[in-house]
Amino acid sequence: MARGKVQLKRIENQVHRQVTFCKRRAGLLKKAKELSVLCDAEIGLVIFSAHGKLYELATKGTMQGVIERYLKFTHGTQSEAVTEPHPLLMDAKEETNVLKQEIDTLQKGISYLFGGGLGRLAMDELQVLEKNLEIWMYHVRSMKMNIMSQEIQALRDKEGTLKAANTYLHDLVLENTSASNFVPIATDISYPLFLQDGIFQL
Amino acid sequence: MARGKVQLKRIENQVHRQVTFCKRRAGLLKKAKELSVLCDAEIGLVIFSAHGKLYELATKGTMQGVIERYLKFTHGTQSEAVTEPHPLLMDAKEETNVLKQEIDTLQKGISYLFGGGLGRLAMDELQVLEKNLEIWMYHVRSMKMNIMSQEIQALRDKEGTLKAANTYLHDLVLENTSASNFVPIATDISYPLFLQDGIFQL
DNA sequence: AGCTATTCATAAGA
DNA sequence: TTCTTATGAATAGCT
Repeated sequence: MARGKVQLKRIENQVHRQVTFCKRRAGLLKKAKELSVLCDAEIGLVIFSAHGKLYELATKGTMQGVIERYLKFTHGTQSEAVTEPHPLLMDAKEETNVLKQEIDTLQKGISYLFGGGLGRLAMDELQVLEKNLEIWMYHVRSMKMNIMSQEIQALRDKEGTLKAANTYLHDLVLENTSASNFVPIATDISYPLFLQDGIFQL
Repeated sequence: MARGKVQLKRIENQVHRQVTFCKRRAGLLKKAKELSVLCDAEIGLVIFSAHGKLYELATKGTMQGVIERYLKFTHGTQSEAVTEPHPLLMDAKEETNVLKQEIDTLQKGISYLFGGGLGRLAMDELQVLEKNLEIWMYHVRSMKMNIMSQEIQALRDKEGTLKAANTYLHDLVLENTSASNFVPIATDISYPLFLQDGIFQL
């Protein structure tokens, strides 16, 4: 620009680079302001120096405003795009939704437990809750267990009855075929009459 | 800047303004790029024209990245300031933090409940308990159900096998006793061979 | 869109 | 950092 054309690459000289950064940064901010004023534009400019220092400019409002407008703008126009929703806004929003739903469920459960009770619970009430939960679980579990136990017992009874009948018949067959044409039971059913006891104990 | 100094105020002539906007916008973007390259800076530039059209530039990454960095940066340095947290990030982030803590508390409650807990639970911690109980119950119930279902199925299989064997033996008896001293099966066991199907459906 | 006269921005040096 | 100054860039007003 002056006294020698500048190469469009990173200035290696540390001091030189720092000076140029100061000057050009000022110039850029000035130009941005001018453009905003002259042409009635809203501009947001963020500059992070190589060392991480922040310089910013927002015309017509705050940087927050510019960012929000930008996100809204790009978000609205990307509806047809394949890109995922804005990681900044969406991730957090979605997360809160999930968490809220989670807590909502909990609160419904609590209300249910205490008969539609609302409001806060005292320390002592916590003990009650614990007991109630245990009792509730116990009842549900007991009911299921009872039904299934009955079914299992019924089946075991059947098994016993069948075993007895089978033994009786088996003996009868042996007795009556000692002199006739008796044929052993199919071998694929290896002694179905004397199966081992159940593997599961209630 | 050329052929007459420009006034630092909005250009009233519509066409004139539009032209200037195009030219200066291009210049500003170019300058921004140059600054970024020459001085190794990360720059985000957002321009909304008076009519709402968006022009943007992000060096060293995406605009998303610049925005996130900006928000993080300003957020970190405002800890001592009076200003409210960043409406964009903070509202959501803070919310998730609160919700997460809430759920965390609930899990402490579970530990208390099932681990011979120590210490008392705060009022808010009560909320978490019910959900975890439901989950716990669900798992226990599922495991129980699976085991019992297997047991019931095993018993039913046994029943089928016994029935088949019994029928076979029964026929055999009838066949072999047509001319001998056959005695019917004990009547107290009324046809144990043809019991009705299970009353309980899994 | 191009052109060109001017003004501006700024690299190098102090 | 800041100032100075010689120059390269940007661009206002026209076409």
